[in-house]
Amino acid sequence: MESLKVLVVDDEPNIRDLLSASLRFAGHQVLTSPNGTDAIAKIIDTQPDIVLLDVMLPDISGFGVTKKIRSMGIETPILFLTARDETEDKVTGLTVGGDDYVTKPFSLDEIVARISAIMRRTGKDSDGHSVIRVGELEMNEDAHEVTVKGVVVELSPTEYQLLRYLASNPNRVLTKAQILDHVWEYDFNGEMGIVESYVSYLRKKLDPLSTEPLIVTKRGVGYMLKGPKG
Amino acid sequence: MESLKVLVVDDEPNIRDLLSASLRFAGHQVLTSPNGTDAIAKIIDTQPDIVLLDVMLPDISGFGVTKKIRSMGIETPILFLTARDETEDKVTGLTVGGDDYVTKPFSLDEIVARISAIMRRTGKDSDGHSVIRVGELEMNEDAHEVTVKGVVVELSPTEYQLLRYLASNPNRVLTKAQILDHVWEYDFNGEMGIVESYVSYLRKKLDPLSTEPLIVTKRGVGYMLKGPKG
DNA sequence: GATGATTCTCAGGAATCTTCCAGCTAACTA
DNA sequence: TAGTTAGCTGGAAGATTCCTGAGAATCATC
Repeated sequence: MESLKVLVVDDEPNIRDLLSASLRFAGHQVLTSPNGTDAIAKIIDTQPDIVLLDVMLPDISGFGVTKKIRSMGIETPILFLTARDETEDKVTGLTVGGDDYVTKPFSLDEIVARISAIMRRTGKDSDGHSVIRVGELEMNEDAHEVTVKGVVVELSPTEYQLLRYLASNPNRVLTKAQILDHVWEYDFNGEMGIVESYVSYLRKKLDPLSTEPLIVTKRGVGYMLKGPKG
Repeated sequence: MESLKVLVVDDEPNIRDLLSASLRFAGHQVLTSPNGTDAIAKIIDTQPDIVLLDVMLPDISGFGVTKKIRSMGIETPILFLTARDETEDKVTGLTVGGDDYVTKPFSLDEIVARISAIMRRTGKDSDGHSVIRVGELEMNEDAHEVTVKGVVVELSPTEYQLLRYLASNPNRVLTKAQILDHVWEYDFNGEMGIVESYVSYLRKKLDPLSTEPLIVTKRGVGYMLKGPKG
């Protein structure tokens, strides 16, 4: 995906920093805003490609911001950030058009994936490929379907996210800390042993189908998904 | 369906936004108007392919708008938006030619389907495919008839709409939130459990006739209608 | 008004997923 | 080689998600 101009709207500085750092690293240009009023001004002023918009803001709610800018004819797609408990009743109307939402606490990989999905659907992404391919491995993002040599592999949600993160960075060692930070929710306070567990799960499901081990361990460093020629 | 020029006429900004976002996302060009006078001007001026026209408007009623433009020889098809309690006799009398009407609150999928139907009837749609086919499943939009392997299946209205939404997006996971937003009326504020119930109903009716399960559950993500070859 | 279809909610139970732990194996080092 | 450390994996508790039957409420039809 090419570089996007992203506006992050959230009143918690921690969340803003977290998202900013992550999105900048993903190659995007990031603007931030702490409240609804400022967000509306920035949207009009800078015309971002996508807005990450917290629903609970100190002044105007995320819905209010949406109404305001939509009434001005601005069609920028929005990715709503909502708490899990306000999801149930207020979710109606959120996924209209190209919009989408994620619940807090989210994982960074989830955010990046959703942005890609929205850009793909709204057709603003030039290289809109919804399939990640690394050697014999194939991940269809639309169908959430994983195949090795054409054989379908059933994965749990966390297994899927872990594999997606690895497959997005083939032939590159990722530390357990990095993996934890990207794949698990930002308020997860467990140990890194869980990464080992999930790598084990993935291997058990993937390796029987592939000609050579896909995930290699770099002892003392981390894990790496092996791609072709590399 | 190819891109259409749609004029949305409603005094409630929320409804206009909802329809705008949804129709734009469906690939149409959308114009909006908050009242009858402005609507007449825009119809004459821009010559839309279809008009979504609220019956209750602050100045001139939807009927008034219709009479006015028809008297000027403009034959643009109209999809009326009416409240449920407004007498249906009044409406049916006016849905001459290619016109039609839906009652508020409507579901977005309903609107898109009606537009397709009108365009098909008025012959302005070139690739007017009124049959959705996904593997063994066939949905005839004109006859509202569903068959699996040629065997007719009786579905309730909601079951039909859910299946149509799924069948319109084969091999693509749809979240319960997306399904709620598209299939259920926009003011529905129930839980997502109802989607589970209706998926269950559909499976009970469809699966006995098909060779393999049509609707697959992607745990933690949503549902997907499985089509031929990934 | 009665009957039946349809919509929606709810709750129990089944299936799956997440997480942690502990014992084990493999790899490195002194 | 023996000791130490990092990584692997089976098991199990607990949580989550999904399925489905039952029933209340509503709507349509006769």
